[in-house]
Amino acid sequence: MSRKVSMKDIAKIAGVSPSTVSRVINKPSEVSEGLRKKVMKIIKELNYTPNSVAQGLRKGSMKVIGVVIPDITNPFFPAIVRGIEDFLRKKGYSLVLCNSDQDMEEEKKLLKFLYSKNVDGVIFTGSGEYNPEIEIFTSRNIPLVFLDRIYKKESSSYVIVDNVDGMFKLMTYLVKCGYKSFALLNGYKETFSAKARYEGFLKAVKKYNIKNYEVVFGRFTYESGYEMVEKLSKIPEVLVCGNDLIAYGVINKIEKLGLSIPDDVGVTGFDDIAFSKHYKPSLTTVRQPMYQIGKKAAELLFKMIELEKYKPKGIVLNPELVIRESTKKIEMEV
Amino acid sequence: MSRKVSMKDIAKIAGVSPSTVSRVINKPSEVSEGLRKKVMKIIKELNYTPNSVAQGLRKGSMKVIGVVIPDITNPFFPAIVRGIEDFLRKKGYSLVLCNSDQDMEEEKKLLKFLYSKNVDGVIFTGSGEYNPEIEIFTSRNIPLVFLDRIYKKESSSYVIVDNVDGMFKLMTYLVKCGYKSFALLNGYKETFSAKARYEGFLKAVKKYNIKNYEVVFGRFTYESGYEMVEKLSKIPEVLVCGNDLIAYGVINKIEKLGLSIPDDVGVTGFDDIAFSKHYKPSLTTVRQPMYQIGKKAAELLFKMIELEKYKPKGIVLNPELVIRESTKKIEMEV
DNA sequence: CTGTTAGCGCTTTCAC
DNA sequence: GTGAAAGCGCTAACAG
Repeated sequence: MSRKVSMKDIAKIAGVSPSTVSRVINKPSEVSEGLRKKVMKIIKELNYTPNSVAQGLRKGSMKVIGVVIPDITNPFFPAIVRGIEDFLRKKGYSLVLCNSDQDMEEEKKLLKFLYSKNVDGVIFTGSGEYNPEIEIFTSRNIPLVFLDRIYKKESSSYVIVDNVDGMFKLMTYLVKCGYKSFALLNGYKETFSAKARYEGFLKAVKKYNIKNYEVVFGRFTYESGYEMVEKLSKIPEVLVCGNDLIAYGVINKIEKLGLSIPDDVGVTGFDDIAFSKHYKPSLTTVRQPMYQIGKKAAELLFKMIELEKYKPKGIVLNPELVIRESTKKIEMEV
Repeated sequence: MSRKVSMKDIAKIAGVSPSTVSRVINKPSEVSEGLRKKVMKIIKELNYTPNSVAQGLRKGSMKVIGVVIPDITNPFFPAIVRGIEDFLRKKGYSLVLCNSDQDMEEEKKLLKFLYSKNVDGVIFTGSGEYNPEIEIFTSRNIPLVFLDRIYKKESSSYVIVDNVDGMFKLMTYLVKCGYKSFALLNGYKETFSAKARYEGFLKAVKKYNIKNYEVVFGRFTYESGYEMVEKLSKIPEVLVCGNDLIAYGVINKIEKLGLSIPDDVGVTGFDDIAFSKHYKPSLTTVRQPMYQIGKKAAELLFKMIELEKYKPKGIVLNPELVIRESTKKIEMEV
């Protein structure tokens, strides 16, 4: 219908100055009860809400944060985003979601876009490589927290999960199960996650003196899992997958080969996305606390924004081993 | 480090007035080439970007749209959100994501929140019931498009999928397969989707004169699917599920009962979420074009925002029958 | 306690 | 083609 009602309108009707209206809203204790009630009444009647853009301009903050992730369609991210939103909305912030598809150019555009939108901070999950555009934020002291990725180059804030340890725990378990030959079917090798999981794998290989193993890199998808099996020189006793999606593809391929899981071969995943407990067989995997990742990142960012001179901080979350049907039961320890 | 550089700064350095800088950015053709180049050079050097909050205040638009969905964690929504974002970002809009958990009170809060944030429009997927708070937008001519839901009460814009027809198509197929006894295992009955799918089911029951059927309502979850099977007076030849999640639960329960799919009983889903083609058995279902839903909604909203006096419009998308392994092959037609 | 004033950074008349 | 000035709606000194 008409123009939105402004503070001036309220002031005029109430017969007070705009600043009084502003005070009623922001510092009610500094206004006499009489005026306060009168003004509040009119505010309610007209269903007035302050124009947050004007507030934003004045205060230098729109209470908006940017979230850059590779792809919300990747089952790893929805819960993270939910964790971020749940925390930040309570604090009055809104969250602008951006999908980068792990593309460096797109990431740069997005970062510029968010910068021009004057966000108060950003939560960033980038591709493997360092994105120099990040400095438009850091150089101007706009808080940024890295999610699920670190760049040594920055002495910055981040929230990650200890992938190396997660993979190592899993391998330790598999060794105890009695598996003797292994294959790691991993995601894209330039990727932070793939590297860490590979490292955890190698650590176990060394520690447990595993002689019989093979490693192949592909992508973090179902299809890639399916294909990677074909690249193996031989099917080992257990197929350790870079993530759950890969594991699903591997399971399908393995069964198509006439092998049965876990009787003939074991398969494991990484992430524990929602479906893994319902898959058939249900998947032995390493759970990443996605919701927590998001929540912690939001919390961290919030502190950086609101607390003057809050020091950057790194948070490392612990993954958890989840044992289900896709691997054989642990052998009796001797 | 320091304060963000402003238009004034550029103007001073270039030795021109702020309005000229503004023109260089917004209406370059109205500025002489000499000045334009000079100003552009400085803009580049200082990596200047206009403060969009100030622009927003001045122009009365922040180029932001709000998206309210029940839960990004529900596999139905990520692709929709992606469709929205891909379209709208290209147009310079950013998208504020809000999860309502289908809770009426939360929805109201969110709507108020978005209103106070001065969004240019909103895409709204609500619970089943009409939310009166919606009128804060409609009454002020702020564009709103309903997604996956309509309320007769509004002569508004919406994008929906013809669920009734989708279910009817599926039933038609199942009848052709030779199935004689049916059960509909549906989601929460107050829900727009559950109602429509129920309607399509009944339509088929009538049309094909199905005598032997049963209907039970639960929730749209795996667990609910699992439980609903137990509520059946007897296991029919085919279990028609309200969505894919329910179907997964049903499949698990059915197999636990020692029945085999599709040999002993058929199971179908609705939605065709990403996993359904990889599930075992892969799921016969009705595909909703999620990405398209989002894209169309974004397109519609965009037109409503930018085209003066664009008329509200309803878009109905067609679902597609997807035949896979969870139902038996069609019988030879006589 | 309340009002007046200035100004956040930008765009847009309106003069020249 | 360019500059001066006003103002979007709000908040924060500063007076009184």
